[in-house]
Amino acid sequence: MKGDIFQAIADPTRRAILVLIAAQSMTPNALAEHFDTSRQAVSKHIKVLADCELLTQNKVGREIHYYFNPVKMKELDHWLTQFKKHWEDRFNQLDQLLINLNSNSDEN
Amino acid sequence: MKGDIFQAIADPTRRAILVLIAAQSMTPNALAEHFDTSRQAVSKHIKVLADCELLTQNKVGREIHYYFNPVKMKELDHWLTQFKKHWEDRFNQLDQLLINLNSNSDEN
DNA sequence: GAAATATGCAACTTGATGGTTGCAAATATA
DNA sequence: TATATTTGCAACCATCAAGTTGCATATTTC
Repeated sequence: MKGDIFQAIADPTRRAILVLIAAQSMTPNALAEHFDTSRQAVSKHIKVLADCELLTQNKVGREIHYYFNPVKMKELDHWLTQFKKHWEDRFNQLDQLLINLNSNSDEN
Repeated sequence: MKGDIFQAIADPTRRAILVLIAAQSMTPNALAEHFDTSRQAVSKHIKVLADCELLTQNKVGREIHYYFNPVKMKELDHWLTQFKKHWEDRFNQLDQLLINLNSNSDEN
């Protein structure tokens, strides 16, 4: 499961990190100041995000700037498309119709 | 974290369940036949998905038909929108420009 | 009514995960 | 060169999650 984006975004702290870094690239230290946990804990979250390429790093001197990499997030969006038809209104109504038909036939 | 959709879709088996049920509503037994694990394991996955309302149930006699509920998945899509500008080409190029500017200023 | 079927719940085990602490490596600064 | 800063890695611990097994409940069928 290592490098799995679904696993990566399952943690609320990691989602917060993504939101922060998507707004502006940051170093681990700067990032850790936004959270109650230790720097190392944040660092481990960064590692998970970097492992699945949601973050990319750019070393500048002794600092490492992490920035958001949209490619993998786009993959998640692509995964979602298979469900999109279910929440577009016209298809949603068709679904409901089919569910009702199923329920009725089950009762026979 | 109970009832969290990000947690729910983190598991690959649960994602497979969602795909199957989005295509056609099913009972737990029918669903379990698609997997190597036990019926109870699948049942627990169903419970997780139902707890966060990704699945809705419809009891028919002694069977329970689970069907896909798009509302929560739509919420996930909504969460994704905050990142979408990053992978639309024009904004992506702007991001790259800003990243480069940052790198240059860091070197001073 | 007894047996079979469909399902959920509880207990237990094992492995993964998130957190902490300590330390080492690389770079900047005095 | 000695010291401070930034960061990553490894070890350890506590909790959570996924799986199995066993059992109870509700419904259908014989």
